[in-house]
Amino acid sequence: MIVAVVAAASPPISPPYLNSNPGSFGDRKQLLFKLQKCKSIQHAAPIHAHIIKNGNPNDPFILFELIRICSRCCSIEYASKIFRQTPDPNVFLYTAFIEVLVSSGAYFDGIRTYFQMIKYFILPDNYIIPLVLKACGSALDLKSGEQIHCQVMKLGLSSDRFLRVKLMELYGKCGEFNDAKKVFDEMPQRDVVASTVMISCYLDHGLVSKAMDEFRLVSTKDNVCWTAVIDGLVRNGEMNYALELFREMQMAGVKPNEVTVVCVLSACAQLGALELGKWVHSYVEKYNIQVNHIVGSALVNMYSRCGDIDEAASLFEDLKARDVTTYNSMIVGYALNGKSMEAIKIFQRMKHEGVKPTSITFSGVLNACSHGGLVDIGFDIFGSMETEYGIERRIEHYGCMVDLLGRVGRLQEAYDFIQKGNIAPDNIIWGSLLSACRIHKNFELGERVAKILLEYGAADSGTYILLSNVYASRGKFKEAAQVRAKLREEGVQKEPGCSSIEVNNEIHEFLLGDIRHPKREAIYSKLKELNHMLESEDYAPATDVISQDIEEHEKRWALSIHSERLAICYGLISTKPCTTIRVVKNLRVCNDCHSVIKLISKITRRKVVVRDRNRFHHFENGVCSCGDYW
DNA sequence: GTAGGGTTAG
Repeated sequence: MIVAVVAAASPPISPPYLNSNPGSFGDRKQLLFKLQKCKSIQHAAPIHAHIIKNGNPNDPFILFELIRICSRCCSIEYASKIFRQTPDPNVFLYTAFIEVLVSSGAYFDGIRTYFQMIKYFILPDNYIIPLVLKACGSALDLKSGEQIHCQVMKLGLSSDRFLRVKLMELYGKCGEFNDAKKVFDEMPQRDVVASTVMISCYLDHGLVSKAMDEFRLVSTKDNVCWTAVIDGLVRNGEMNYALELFREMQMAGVKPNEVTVVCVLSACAQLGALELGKWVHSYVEKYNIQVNHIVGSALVNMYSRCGDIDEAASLFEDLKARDVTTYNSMIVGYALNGKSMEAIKIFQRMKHEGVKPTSITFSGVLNACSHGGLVDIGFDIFGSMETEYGIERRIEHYGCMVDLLGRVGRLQEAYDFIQKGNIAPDNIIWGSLLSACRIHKNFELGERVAKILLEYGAADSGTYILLSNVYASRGKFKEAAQVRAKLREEGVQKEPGCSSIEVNNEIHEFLLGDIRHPKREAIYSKLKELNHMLESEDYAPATDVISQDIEEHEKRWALSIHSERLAICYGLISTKPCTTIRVVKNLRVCNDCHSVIKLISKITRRKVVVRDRNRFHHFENGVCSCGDYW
């Protein structure tokens, strides 16, 4: 299909050179030159036909150029055909052919082809070896890689810089840092490329401080080196550190490229740092950084994960380059922000425009159905996944369906859906049903589900808390206490709640009852003022979730110092009236905070946007976009 | 006469 489209779109080929005399040297040179310029095999086919008819079809130089064209347009088939028909391929042809295989991800075929060449006694050189080492690294084929390393020594090629970089990459990818470091240390002069590979090796395996030590030793850091470190820090969850380095990079006068921008946007998205994200966006425009589909997707993702879904949507519309990931970013963004119908519309548009959805598309769109309580649409889409799109339904998709049924209170159906046995349920699926049971106050089923979760032995801290809350809600305080005791006994760590807010391009983090902030006095006096105002509102604190044996007013206080409330108070005292307050929390918002934030939005006339572990809550004038189900 | 390095989004 694609081939046909490309062929149709290609300009008609009317090459005057085809009429020239193929016998003379000049014509052959001209043909080679033309082949070097070809971007696709469609352009080259008539030239190839001409050569077969009039010239020497086994000319190794011509064949070499033909296979290189296949590399440019990822045409394994055409390359294989040429390669198979070549009587005695030389090392150049092997290199070009393996390049086609490796660039298409056929690593093992590339490695096999290389060893076949060795079998035919063709001597490898310092071009083909790095290529095959790259394949070994990508395929995590350490054994073949080591074998090739031995050949490198025997052939006396180990001083080649390119080759060393690929050896390091191989060892790094396979987790053999010592070997990677050994190759690195044996280099007479360290250059920035080798250092970047070494740093990436460490970062790929979470060795942040080793990577940073190495990074600080690099004397001339270029933008790729900076970017590799920033990206690695983001992948290791060190967002603030990554942003700090991004600032440092600019101070050092190194200009970020589009890859840098994508990594920094990812950090902003994860932190919910909208102001900084906007600044990066303006930077992209100011310095003419190309907004390709990757940068476009990263921008859409950043805006939607920072809760500015309108900006994400308008940017999405303006993008010149869109691919499946861009669509996925938009769908997931809408789902996160509770805009279910919009997510479905994008999904339909995707279908209409012939963009093939992926597994992530369906996670997004089914999630949207779940947040919107759109049961019928959700089941239609779920049903179409395999039949219409040929995409395997995975556990996360089943999870969305359980969520969907649970949300609308069809708990027994959700239970039966799990029990049908189409997929082995995990603790996330049971946990979501348990949560639904709690919200719809179906304690009988809730207890049954909770017991399944405990039998599993895979219950995390959240499950224990949920189970304890189910018991507490049924008045079974003894059981609730037992579950909490078991939680402590088994040493299941409860991840501490942490909320952050961005003010003046800085991220401020708060833990439960945090008193570390320099403005703590003003924050707590705002908190007390709000608590006082809440008393005159119709608000009853959900103190029943507090399991400690303390006085009622102490329980109220324990609830009011939840991290998100501290972050909101800081937002209230440090931003202008009417500014939207945006908070990111690592856990789910508790019931009580949810009720309180609704009231805060009403009392203070501020929009409050909270991103919790699962989704966004847009609070405005006493109402939340989630419709009180999350 | 043929060729080559490190960093990108959900």
